[in-house]
Amino acid sequence: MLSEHADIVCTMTTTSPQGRTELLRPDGSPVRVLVVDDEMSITELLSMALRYEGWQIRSAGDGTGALQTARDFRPDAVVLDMMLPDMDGLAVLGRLRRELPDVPVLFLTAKDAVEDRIAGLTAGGDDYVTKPFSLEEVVARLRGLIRRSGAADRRSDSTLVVGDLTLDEDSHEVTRAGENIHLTATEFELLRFLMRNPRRVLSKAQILDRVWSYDFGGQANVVELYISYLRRKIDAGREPMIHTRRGAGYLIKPAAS
Amino acid sequence: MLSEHADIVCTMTTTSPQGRTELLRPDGSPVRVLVVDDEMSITELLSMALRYEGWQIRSAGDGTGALQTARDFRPDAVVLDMMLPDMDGLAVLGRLRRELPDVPVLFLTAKDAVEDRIAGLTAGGDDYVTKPFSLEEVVARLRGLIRRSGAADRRSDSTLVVGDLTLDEDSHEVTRAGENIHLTATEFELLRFLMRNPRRVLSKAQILDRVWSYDFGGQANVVELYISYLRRKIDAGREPMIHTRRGAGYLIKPAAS
DNA sequence: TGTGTTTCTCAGGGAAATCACAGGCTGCCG
DNA sequence: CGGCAGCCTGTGATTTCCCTGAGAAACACA
Repeated sequence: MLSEHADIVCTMTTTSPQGRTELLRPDGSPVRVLVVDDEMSITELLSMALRYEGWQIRSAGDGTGALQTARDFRPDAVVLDMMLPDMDGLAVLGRLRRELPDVPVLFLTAKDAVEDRIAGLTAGGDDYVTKPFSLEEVVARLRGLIRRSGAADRRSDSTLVVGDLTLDEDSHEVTRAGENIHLTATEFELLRFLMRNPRRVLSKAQILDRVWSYDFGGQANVVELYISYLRRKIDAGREPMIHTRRGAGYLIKPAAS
Repeated sequence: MLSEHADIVCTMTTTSPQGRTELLRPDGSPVRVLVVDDEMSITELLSMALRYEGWQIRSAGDGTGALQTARDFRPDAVVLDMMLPDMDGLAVLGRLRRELPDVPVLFLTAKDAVEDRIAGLTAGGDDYVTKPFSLEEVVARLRGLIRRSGAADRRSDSTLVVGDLTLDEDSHEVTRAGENIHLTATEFELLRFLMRNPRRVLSKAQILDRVWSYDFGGQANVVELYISYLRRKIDAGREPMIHTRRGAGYLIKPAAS
């Protein structure tokens, strides 16, 4: 966890046009994120997704570029691939820390990378995800990092609420009508995506693009399958909250209406 | 979603000459849309329909043309066929993103190429429709994209209202006098078309051209059929809002008048 | 390495939506 | 008032889409 003296304090504010909540800095300006990866397709993908969160994005393809950009862009968070062409991720990190000591970093690592090296790094409050990742995962982790780095602000909490259904992004706890519900990782991410977009129809393609990792090449009906799992756990014997809009997609809304 | 600093901010304003509401940029100039498809018949069709929305349209038949046009036309949104003669749709997208990072893209894909990696396309808030599409679908999706990319403006919401009848384009929810009404996909599109043109007679041919996909080869009386479905759900036992103008077409208007 | 969990494929069943057809109804005209 | 064109709607065939059980494969953890 970073110091409370960080000059970046983020506040939660409601109402993007989509009705989603979004993170903003205290002065109302958008959060700034620097994305560093040598594969153009990855930086493109991340930039698009993070811009959609309402954040301001710059990207770099190597270590030196990253340091340069960081200097004048002054990001609130950095997404950093550990495998860069010119220098090791660790070296970049070290130099980055000298420039911006309090900025949280989200590492991207290959699945089979040495876990212990990362473990040491994340002790400082940073975090990491393994490639191939899902966008929901990256966004969620980043939100967490940014939120925690702006510790002072109490208004931003980590719980999503839709009707009598709650989901805590920190503890991964899900309850319906006070009752605890155990979800698997994928189920959790799917539900989070739905709950971050309540009352809004999400197509299977959208869900696949956000919740499944970017290299997923399987059948689109995994979405149907996981919706079915979720219903079993969340709607079982209750007023259903997850609805199908045939030919359009799915949406979640409070049982009441 | 894009930042509030995006230089494209769209505002909702009433009164086109047709009496419809339409999207405009903050300075009052029309929205600009670039259409990219190699089949001339498609670009013609789309250009005509989108111009009718009051938008300014340019079209291109291949990737290089698209990039060139994008550079000086500076569109607010792009309609992009995935199958282009000179380069892959994805390649065009990448280069487009470098030029215009915040412009939303609506992809056109073949229906049978469903599974072929639409991955990541909708991730950044972009959207897609499959060929053959209906014009209402394309227009609705485009409006959605443009609305969402114009972050700050609260006036533009996603709900159509005619009398005590409401239709929400995000949640696909339809109510009459507060009562929820379930519509099928086609019924929904038909009603949306009617409600976007209240108090105005729409011929069966117009309806067929807008609501059904452009390759529809069936009997023209599907329109009658679906009007009948709609009446059953919307006007049932109430003051009717959907009216027949014998020999001319149909129109919707508030029950009061 | 073995065991339990999670993720995903596949395929069958079933429900809903779409549409053609045809007979009945309505309003308009002569 | 009769006839006709245009419109309405019941019936049912077909198609499309969605759900879910069963089991294989991948993974996590001891």
